[in-house]
Amino acid sequence: MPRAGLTAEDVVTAAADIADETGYDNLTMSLVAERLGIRSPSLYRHIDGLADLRHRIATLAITELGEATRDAMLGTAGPDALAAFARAFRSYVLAHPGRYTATIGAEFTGPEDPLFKASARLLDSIAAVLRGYGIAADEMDHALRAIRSTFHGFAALQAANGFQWSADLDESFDWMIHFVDRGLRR
Amino acid sequence: MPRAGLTAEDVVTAAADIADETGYDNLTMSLVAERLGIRSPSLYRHIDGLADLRHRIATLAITELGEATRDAMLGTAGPDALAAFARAFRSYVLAHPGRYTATIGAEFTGPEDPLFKASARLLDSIAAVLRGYGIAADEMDHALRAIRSTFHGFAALQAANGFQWSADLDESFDWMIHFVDRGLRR
DNA sequence: TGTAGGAGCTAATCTAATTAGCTAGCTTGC
DNA sequence: GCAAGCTAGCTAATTAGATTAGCTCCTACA
Repeated sequence: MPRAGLTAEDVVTAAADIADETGYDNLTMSLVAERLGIRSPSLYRHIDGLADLRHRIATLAITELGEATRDAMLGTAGPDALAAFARAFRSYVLAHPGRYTATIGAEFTGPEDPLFKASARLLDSIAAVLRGYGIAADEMDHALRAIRSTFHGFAALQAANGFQWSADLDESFDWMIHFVDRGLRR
Repeated sequence: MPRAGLTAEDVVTAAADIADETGYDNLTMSLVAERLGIRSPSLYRHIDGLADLRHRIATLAITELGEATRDAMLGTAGPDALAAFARAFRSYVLAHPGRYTATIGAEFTGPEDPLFKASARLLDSIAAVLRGYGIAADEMDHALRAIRSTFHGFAALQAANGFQWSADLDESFDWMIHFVDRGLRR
């Protein structure tokens, strides 16, 4: 029979799509194999098991998220850059809940880990926002963590269906952008 | 042989302790059973499977977290209440990373779900903080979500070892408390 | 056109959750 | 004090899923 001719990238993309469509927790090797038209043991020719696959999905997600926010922030500065970053971030998470969920528990294996580089690049975007607010260098790490926590928290709660109440989520998100804006001013 | 005489509560507590000690992802029915001195199928007399067990751990965690923050906030108001809430929240997560992790993906099954009630009680604590800042009623839901997102994000990232950089985490957390304080003022 | 490498396969193993059905320890009513 | 019923806990078996071993044969390249 003819070979499928797959690459590791194909496998990761298929897995990420499945995670987006059916939920990160429902991701199995069998489902990925089925979608690619092969048997699950064959996946091991391309990736190093489920843990590796999840790690790669996280890397893909952070990379894409970094690109999306970077694109959205082009030509903006100050509060506009903050809003652009925030909206792009949220759009990505809404469009790719499975990919984003993969990032929640992901840990770096070391400084050579592609996930590390992708994360650093995403943090660069946030740092650019912060410079627009004149955050001092010695506060930069703290501010980075605060911003990251805030948006990550919103995204994680939304991805987990954690918000149950009446008020509109889009409005809440806009409110939060202003909240962050006030928090960053002196 | 004599019976162990277990209750559902015993099972959940044992499981929560295991999650705290060895990591939420390493929680298995066998480990829980072993710690309780019974065989894993016997657990099903008390709980309804692993998914139910996880849900109950989340409920336990949110309940305990609600009590801890409530206690810490007693006799405080305004920015002091915010700081008291935040520090109690973080202490709990540091002491019980496994329990807290259980809450990250937990969803309510309905308004009768004990997790729902526990969450409502925790949100009450946050609402009390917000009233101290004079947040208008029509903004209350948005502000609640923003605060919750911020602290949840920090806790989730820390529980997942998501912060890798140099700066001290305690300092970052204090910085974030002030950041939130500024964000809540007008 | 021959061959080396590796993609994909089947078969088998292992771990973990879960279900079925049995046994016997407590509790309650007499 | 004792019999009956409830049910906690047990063993055995099933299922799903990840992973490993080892084979085959397609494909790229000399």
